[in-house]
Amino acid sequence: MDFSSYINTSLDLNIIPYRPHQQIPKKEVETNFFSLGMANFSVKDESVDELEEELKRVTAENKKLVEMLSVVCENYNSLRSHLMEYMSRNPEKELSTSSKKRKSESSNNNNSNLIGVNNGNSESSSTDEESCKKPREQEIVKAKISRAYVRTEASDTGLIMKDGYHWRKYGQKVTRDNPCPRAYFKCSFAPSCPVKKKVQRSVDDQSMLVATYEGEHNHPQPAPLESNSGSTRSASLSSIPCLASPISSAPKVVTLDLTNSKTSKDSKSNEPRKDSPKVPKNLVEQMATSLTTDPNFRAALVAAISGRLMHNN
DNA sequence: CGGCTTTGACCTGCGC
DNA sequence: GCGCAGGTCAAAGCCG
Repeated sequence: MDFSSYINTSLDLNIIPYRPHQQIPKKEVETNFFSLGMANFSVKDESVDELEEELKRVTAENKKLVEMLSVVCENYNSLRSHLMEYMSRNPEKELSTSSKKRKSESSNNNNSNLIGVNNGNSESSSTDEESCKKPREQEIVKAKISRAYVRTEASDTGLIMKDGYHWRKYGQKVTRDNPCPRAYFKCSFAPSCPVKKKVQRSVDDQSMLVATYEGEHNHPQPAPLESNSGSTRSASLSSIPCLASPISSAPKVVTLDLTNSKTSKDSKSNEPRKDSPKVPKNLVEQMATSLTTDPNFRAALVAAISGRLMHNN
């Protein structure tokens, strides 16, 4: 709906603890600087002044960005409250619009950016999509559909995303509402496994892969190492989804961004994130609680970290 | 050679 | 009933 309200919950699995540069004592910076084998290098006062000026400029810029972010968050909250109010007043309209399968699907794509982490149960993709089907079937499938979002590198044009299972691609189609083709996968780990997966790039963010899972796996998840071979052989380790497991009866969707792992080692690359925590505190706490209490998230996090370690070795 | 991907054809459901 | 769009099938080609 409104993409400005999309909150990126991408995680940077940086081992180095985060520390805002504003809080770093100048002495410590200098100490670290000279400890890098540059003790014999005399820094001119001019360069120090330049650096201080640059620091001030960046700090001011960060301050502006933080203010903008807070404004965006306020707008998001007000829009959301308006939407809730509207939906509570006009429940009939909501039902009538979602009764059409194709329309609801396209609206799902648009709404997909909003899911966030705060409340997985509010994710309405499954309810909208299934509302056109028979009631009995609807109840069954409701709990079986979930979505996962994976940010990939811009250069990565493939539609393969790893989630620990083996998938066999059986079709690809260009849909009307999205110029990017949609790929259809079946779980190939077990012949009798009925799970299907649709993967398509987001209309708004081409680097974002949207996977829709249908059904439940009737077999345990293969070991992470196994998933590197077989049908996912062309997949890169840069795209490891943190998904709402299809097994989960209450779909929760989380985006885990591991694409910038190369730069995450570089402390400079982390600087832009330092000002992000201006998001309302309760929202942050809500996100953190939701993430830490979600077993699917923890499992995916473990898989992602182990996969990263394997990749580095 | 087996398994996977690709891709055009076909099937199915929905709206008009 | 017809047209459109999404979903699936299956033959051909590719790759390890």
